[in-house]
Amino acid sequence: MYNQAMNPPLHEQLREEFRHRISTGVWPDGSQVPSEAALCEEFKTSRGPVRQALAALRAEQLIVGGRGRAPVVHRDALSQPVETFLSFTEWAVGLGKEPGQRTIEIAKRAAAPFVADQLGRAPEEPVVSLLRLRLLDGEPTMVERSHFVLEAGQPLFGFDTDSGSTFRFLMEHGIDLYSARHTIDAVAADATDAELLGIPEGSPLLRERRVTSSSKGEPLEYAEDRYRPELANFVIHNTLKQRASLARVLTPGETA
Amino acid sequence: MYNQAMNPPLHEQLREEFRHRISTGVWPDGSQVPSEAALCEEFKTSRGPVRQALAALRAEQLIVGGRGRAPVVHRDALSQPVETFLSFTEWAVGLGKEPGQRTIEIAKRAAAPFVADQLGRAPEEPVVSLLRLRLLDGEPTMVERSHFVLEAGQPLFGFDTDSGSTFRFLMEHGIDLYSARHTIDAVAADATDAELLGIPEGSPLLRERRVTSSSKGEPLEYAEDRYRPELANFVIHNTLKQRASLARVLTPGETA
DNA sequence: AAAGTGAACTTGTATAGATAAGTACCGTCT
DNA sequence: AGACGGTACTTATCTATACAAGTTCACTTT
Repeated sequence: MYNQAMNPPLHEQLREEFRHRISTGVWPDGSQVPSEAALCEEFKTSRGPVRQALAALRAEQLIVGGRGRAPVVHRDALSQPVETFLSFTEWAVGLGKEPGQRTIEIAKRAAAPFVADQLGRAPEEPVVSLLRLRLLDGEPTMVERSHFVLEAGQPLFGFDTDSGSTFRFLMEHGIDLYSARHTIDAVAADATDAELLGIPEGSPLLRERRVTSSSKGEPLEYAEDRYRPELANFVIHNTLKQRASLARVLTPGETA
Repeated sequence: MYNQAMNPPLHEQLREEFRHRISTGVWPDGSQVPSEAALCEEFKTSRGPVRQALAALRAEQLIVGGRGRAPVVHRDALSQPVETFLSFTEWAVGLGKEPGQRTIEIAKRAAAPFVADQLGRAPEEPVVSLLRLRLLDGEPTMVERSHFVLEAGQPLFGFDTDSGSTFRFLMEHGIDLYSARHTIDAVAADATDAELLGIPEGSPLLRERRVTSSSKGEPLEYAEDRYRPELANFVIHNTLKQRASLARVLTPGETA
């Protein structure tokens, strides 16, 4: 008796259901989550899927606690900062700067092998690629190379990519941009970077690569942003106690 | 018959073992991970712990792929989760790498104006300055320029700075290192960096500057670490709902 | 040779049951 | 009242088994 003609696996359904209950307040912030036994009873399932679903929420810090004590709903009301990380436009506005962008190219073509790999798709699958120069108060600041999975990037062809936030635009079109994994390092400016940013080739640039995923964990975008380090950088604050809330997706054995 | 007097749970032991095999090349980059059945056989365990360990590595993108096809090792660079920021040594150990350090210089002298400014002290005040080359498995990886206020740095003169974690050493001597503010950007290698790291001058390096403070908020250390970007980078994961501890900021006019 | 079939692998998902370990709480004893 | 101890409940971990679903590859068929 298992998965009779219901597409998403049980643990995904449970995860979405639990997430829904938290966001709608059926499970209020600060309250205790029902025990695993109770959830098994309610959904007529075994502990496996229930725990898998709870582990996913735990990885997102939507619930905290455990071992002996029932986990507690932990809803951090502030949803602001992610946008400022995902969206150049919002970030700029928040700083009182005038954001600008010049689209160099927008294209639909087969994914490069590396990009396909990051997106978890086949290399021949078409992606929507965007190459843009980003400006702050008219000053060239960052080169953005973005690659969207077709389903997510399709709406962009009906959008003036020089007009504003693609992130917001896609969100409003129902694209489920939910989480992102950022990798930060340094790289030498190539010929394109140098020309667009008006700097010598080989200059050090601050590179941020990210894979943006849906709430189900499916990769939707792979992007590589290269910043002039004199104009932008990244800041982190951490303490001994509050070991960064989100640095690691997965603390000891929590995911499934 | 389970876990009699062995502290870390099985799946954590497996996770570390697998991570170690990847970082040491026993499982080379791009190669296929042994099948779950083979791993169960090797470690005389059931699929549960094995899958849990693999899931952890998957969440860190150390392995990719699945369903039908054996997962593949995917290592582009060693990633440093922001939470391990405070100690290079612990980070290295966690990766299964052998940390090393070569102290180039330790000195007590008047603080340079910029350093004094960061520490909130007067420029003529003496500070303990440390210049070290950091290694991973013997490979030059990072150049660390650290400056402690006198009260915090004094114990270092009674410490073999080539022997291990200065962070841990200072903590054990009652120095109240509590929180840190990290700024990340890119910079070109200067002559010293180039010589120590064995790279051409002008190569892009990933720079992390930090001010470490006591629990009372008094700055105790200002440090500047420069990483070879092929060997180390920083990773952040965030979601819509979560508050990000990482922020992108505009570089103040201090640079050039 | 090219296409199709199917067996043998792989991982994904789910169930059921058992032990370990942490927590909460209640009653008892001092 | 406060300390102690035991019990019941909770989550964490592990085992064993089963079936579903994707991949690979050799073999057969065309």
